[in-house]
Amino acid sequence: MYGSKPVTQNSFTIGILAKKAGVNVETIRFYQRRGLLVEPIKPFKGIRHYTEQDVQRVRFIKQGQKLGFSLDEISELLSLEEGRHCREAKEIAMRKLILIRERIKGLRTMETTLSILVDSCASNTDPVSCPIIQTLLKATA
Amino acid sequence: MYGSKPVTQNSFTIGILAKKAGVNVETIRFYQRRGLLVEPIKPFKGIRHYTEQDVQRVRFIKQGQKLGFSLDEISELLSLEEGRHCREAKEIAMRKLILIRERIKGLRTMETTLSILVDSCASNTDPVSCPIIQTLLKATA
DNA sequence: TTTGCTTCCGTACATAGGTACGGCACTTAT
DNA sequence: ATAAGTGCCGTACCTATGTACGGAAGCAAA
Repeated sequence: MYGSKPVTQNSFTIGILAKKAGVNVETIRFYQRRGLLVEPIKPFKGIRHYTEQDVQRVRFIKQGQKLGFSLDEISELLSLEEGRHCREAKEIAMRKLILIRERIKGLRTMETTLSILVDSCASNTDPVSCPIIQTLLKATA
Repeated sequence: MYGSKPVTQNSFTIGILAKKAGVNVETIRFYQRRGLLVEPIKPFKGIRHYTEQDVQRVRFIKQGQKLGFSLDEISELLSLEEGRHCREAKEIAMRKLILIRERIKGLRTMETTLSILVDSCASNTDPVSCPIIQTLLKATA
């Protein structure tokens, strides 16, 4: 092991942190630059120590991304962690929810259109004139 | 007006095209560079003429983006217009359909999770802990 | 002590999707 | 005929989200 103090189960290096959290070391460093993670104080001529809390924090970020939050939004959410700001967190989540619902609606329209096209194509006998092409030529606006 | 031939209702400049399609002129030019739009032949020492077809094409691109398609994917969809055989067109459409369905599924998962979180937040009486924050902190991998 | 892995740090590059800038050409209105 | 307003063209720049690189330096084992 490595560092001016022993690195134990409760305290590990950036490489271990990255592995535990399932991200690249460079990503950790990127998050530090972005202020999403705090750089632990560096022991004199040594190596920074990270803890399970850091692992959790990185997972928080990744989980947030999976739910469609941007890093800025996750930053916002993380800043709420310190106090009891349930209302603010809820507002951020609701904004995201509305966006997601709009997206689903749009996709469902597209799904319907495309599946109708595929069906009409399947029953088409002319190998050159395709219903999909014909439709796209007109109905794109 | 402008150009070697009169610019009419059926034929207009890039600026008008941009306005009609609701995008920036630079965006049109960017799409041309990306091959999403074809640059009309430039009349000798004149300016290019665009038509309603171009407007529709730009709108198609924008619509596709709203539905979460990348420009590359939109490129493929647009290629259906370019005289391909029915079988090929159908295959592209079917791939997109599968993609759309996967996307809807992912978004629905997000929607469910988020709406549960928002609800639990609404009925939260604990002034200290916020369910949203708690959930994100507990997220596993 | 040498080998070899890792950390640290700064900087550059990657990709998607644009936006802005500067200079020149060309038309139209005054 | 001159200034305003576009178009045309190339190039640079921007945000978001990372990834990669290069060199110095720490550390641990053979």
